[in-house]
Amino acid sequence: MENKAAQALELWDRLSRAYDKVRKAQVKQMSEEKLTAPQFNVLEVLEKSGSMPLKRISEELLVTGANITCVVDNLEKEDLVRRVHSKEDRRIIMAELTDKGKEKINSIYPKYAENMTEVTSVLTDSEQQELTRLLQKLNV
Amino acid sequence: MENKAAQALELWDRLSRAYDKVRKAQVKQMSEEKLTAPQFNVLEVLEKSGSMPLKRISEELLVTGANITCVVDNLEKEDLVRRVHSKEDRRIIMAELTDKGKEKINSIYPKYAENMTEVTSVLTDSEQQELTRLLQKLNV
DNA sequence: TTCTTTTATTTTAGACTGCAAATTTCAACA
DNA sequence: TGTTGAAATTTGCAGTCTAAAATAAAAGAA
Repeated sequence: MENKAAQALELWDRLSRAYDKVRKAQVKQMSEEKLTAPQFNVLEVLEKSGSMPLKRISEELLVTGANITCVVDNLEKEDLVRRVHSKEDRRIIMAELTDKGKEKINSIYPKYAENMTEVTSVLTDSEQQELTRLLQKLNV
Repeated sequence: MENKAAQALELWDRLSRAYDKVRKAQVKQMSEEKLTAPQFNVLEVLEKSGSMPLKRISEELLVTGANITCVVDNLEKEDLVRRVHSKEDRRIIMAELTDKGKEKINSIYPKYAENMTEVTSVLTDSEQQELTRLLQKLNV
């Protein structure tokens, strides 16, 4: 028991620190682009999957709807995203990228992918695959 | 290139989601105890390593000093932690657990360890070891 | 000693986060 | 039809987080 718990806590500590390291690499690049990480995440998901209801964004990003309201407010101030009322269901508000928003995410993305690739490059290909597999299993 | 980047982004996505899952398990327990996760983290490090300067807490937890000022403020309001000026260097402020703080962290910890053990129990022992190793390598 | 630089902490402003309550709209049903 | 209940969003509040500026003390140099 003692042993299992110690191992679990050790794992959680490593997981936190690894997450923190990658997160900070992301935050660093984004701050150079005058974006926050959550703002980037919203732009990313809109670019990848197209316009979608705020509700669905919050589900994709595992945060609350209230949170997305706030992040989209700030993206709207910067004219990177637009709110559009759904015509089928007037309760639903869609977020869609503006032209400026599309330009922004597309100009940032290559370097972002490069940065992430660099961070993970301390692991071999097969180690990355194994790590991905284990993290996925942990998440089920 | 394309391939490596896709793998890195996949890894980052899995890492985020796994981190999020464990984090939420932690937050859930702590909210039942009327604590936030950062508050618990401060109590934990003080219990494990004894009284220490705010500066060192911020280093252990990988956050800024300003942040620790705020979290310790809230812990002090709850009488779980006390600020004590260092006599050698008057710039330094030590945080130490109050009796109430010691009692709190010690009463919470067993169940916390149990929860973390349960979360990681979807992985076998050797998988946990391998995952810990890979995360540590990623963090170097 | 006196001046400068460094270090520890605090303060402030702004963004993110969750929760709970309020609002608006839709859907179902008597 | 009218009511009731559910869903999507917003609002308000508290806590967290950072960066930058301010304060205070220590350390080192002239």
